[in-house]
Amino acid sequence: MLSKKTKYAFHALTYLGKHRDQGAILIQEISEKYGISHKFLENILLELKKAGFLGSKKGKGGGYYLIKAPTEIPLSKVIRLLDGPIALLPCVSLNYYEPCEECESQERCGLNKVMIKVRDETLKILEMRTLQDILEGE
Amino acid sequence: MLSKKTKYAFHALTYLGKHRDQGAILIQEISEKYGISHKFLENILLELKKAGFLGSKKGKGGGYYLIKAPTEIPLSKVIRLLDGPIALLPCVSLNYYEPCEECESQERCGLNKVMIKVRDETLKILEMRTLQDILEGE
DNA sequence: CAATAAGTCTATATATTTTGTAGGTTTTAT
DNA sequence: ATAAAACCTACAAAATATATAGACTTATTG
Repeated sequence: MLSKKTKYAFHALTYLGKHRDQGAILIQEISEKYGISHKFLENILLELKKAGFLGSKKGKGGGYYLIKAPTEIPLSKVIRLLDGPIALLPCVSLNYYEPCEECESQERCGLNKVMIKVRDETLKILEMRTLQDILEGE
Repeated sequence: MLSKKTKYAFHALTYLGKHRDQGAILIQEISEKYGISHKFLENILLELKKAGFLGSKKGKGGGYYLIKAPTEIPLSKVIRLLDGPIALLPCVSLNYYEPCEECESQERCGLNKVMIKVRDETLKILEMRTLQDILEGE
């Protein structure tokens, strides 16, 4: 399951995507719309900004806005940013790899092999779908 | 990511699958092999038994053994048993459904629609692969 | 039939992660 | 100058995952 953080990130991105023509959007506007704590959402938006999805403007009249096209924001990137690995085991993670302590040999581990396949097929799905797909469903 | 519980469950199932012809296997044998706490593994094996994957025998000479063919144990069932939902959001879970509090209408939620598609494609993968696939990779 | 070996069960303790909060700092428009 | 808004760091609370304890039941064997 996705964490709330990631779910909220998707909500925020969706909202900003829908209102791309309206300039900077207040954190508060989004937090009220979805009933998310202002402060919690603040952290999330900041992460999305640092990752290059959002821009922001400080001071009066400030707020956040999308700086990437919705087609350029795959679900996989958002999930990895806020939740971490997509793979089901650390030993098959591309971005957060860690060997299993209990494993003598990764090469001779059937679980490892299956999970690599699961990872590859899952990634295909999550890399192919983007914020654009979410927006089209609203 | 899978919990350790689920990973350990896969290890145990794999071990029992490899030693199907050797009758009942001790918890201790498996826990030593993979460096899993005896008591922790105990709980896991009990759950697998209650779910109908394993049988057991008490007393001296007792232990656990597979009572299903490895082809009849899809990864999806093991994951659901020990980790819960496979879906990325509660509002698209088939087995653990819960509506989102922040959502006015699930029908008009783009996130919901995308996640249903992701769920369906993920499930295809996890339902199709079984313990047999793990065993073949060892 | 006593001793021992093993699984069963329920409850609790510990560790880790997730979720949420506090409060000050910086920037910008008016 | 003031107020509005994002930025930043640290911490607190809650939830979940991991691990442990100890008594109970069942089966084997000498």
